[in-house]
Amino acid sequence: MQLCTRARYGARALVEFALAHPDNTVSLKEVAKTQRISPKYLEQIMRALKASGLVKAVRGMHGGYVLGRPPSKITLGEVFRVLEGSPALVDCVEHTGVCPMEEICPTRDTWVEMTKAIMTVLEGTTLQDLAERKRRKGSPSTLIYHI
Amino acid sequence: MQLCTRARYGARALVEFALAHPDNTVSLKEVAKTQRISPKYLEQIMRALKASGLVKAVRGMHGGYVLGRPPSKITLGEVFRVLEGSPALVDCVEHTGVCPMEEICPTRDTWVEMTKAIMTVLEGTTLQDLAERKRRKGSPSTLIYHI
DNA sequence: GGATAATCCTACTGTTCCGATAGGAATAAT
DNA sequence: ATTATTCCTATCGGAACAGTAGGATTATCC
Repeated sequence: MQLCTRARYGARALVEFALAHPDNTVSLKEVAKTQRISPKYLEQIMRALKASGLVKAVRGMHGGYVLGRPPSKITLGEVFRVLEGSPALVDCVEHTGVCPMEEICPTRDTWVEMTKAIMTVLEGTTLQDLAERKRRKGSPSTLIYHI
Repeated sequence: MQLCTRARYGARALVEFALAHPDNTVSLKEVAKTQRISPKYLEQIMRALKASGLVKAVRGMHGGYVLGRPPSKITLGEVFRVLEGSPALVDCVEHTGVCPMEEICPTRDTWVEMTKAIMTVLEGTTLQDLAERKRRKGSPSTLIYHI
């Protein structure tokens, strides 16, 4: 049960755009380089993000991407829904009526619980939070030496 | 990000053994039938469970499986670890040193948080809990008509 | 207006993992 | 001896994952 790279890469990329928000566009190439992601693969991910409106694209030279909304208004939950589809850990969690044993299944309740636990974390984390984390961690010297 | 069938089937099967505990053995065939799982596939799952000691096998006619411990002492966390391996949602959560960007990665903290959220649910659920849930749900008539 | 640097788009591909199947060997009760 | 069970190794089809290929379009800069 691993998180697929699609959503993870997407999240990492979006942090870069959050850091540049609202003044600068960042090109796919730059993000691919700093985040060490295959540019062509990231391209697909960005396309999905653009289609959902989470980012806007600026074409042509000196183009790139910009967040479609302030980073404080974008949760990881939304990012995952765009890049991974349903966050349900088992089909029966979301689509009731699929499993004939649904009503009497004692394990389903636990799968629901787990899914909710994950979603709580994802919905509770915004790009703003991640960007701030990165600012703090990214340059530890400012924290360590300025005591 | 779906839960694989291996762990889910295993959990559902183990509930059957929990219900029979401690007096009766249950055969793989019976479980496969009542839980609608491919017998041959369930066989592999049971083998893994046996190797881990979670169940004991009784060979020969009228054989089957029995829980290796009281159901109250077996958590779903343990079941998942046996059947799915590491519960970490991303490799970097468990194996530190794999990712060169580990220290400054703002997303890793969230993957850790999500993994912990899942594990809390899994560790907090025992086979006893599931068995009781099933007893309650399995025969709703006893609850509905005895008001 | 041509070179350049970016996004856009469709398709393809190799690999791995998932879920399941096949066919029999060993064991024990009847 | 028969039967019902667990045990074991190997195999397989398909789907999903992660990434690649190659070019079309758009806008800036000189």
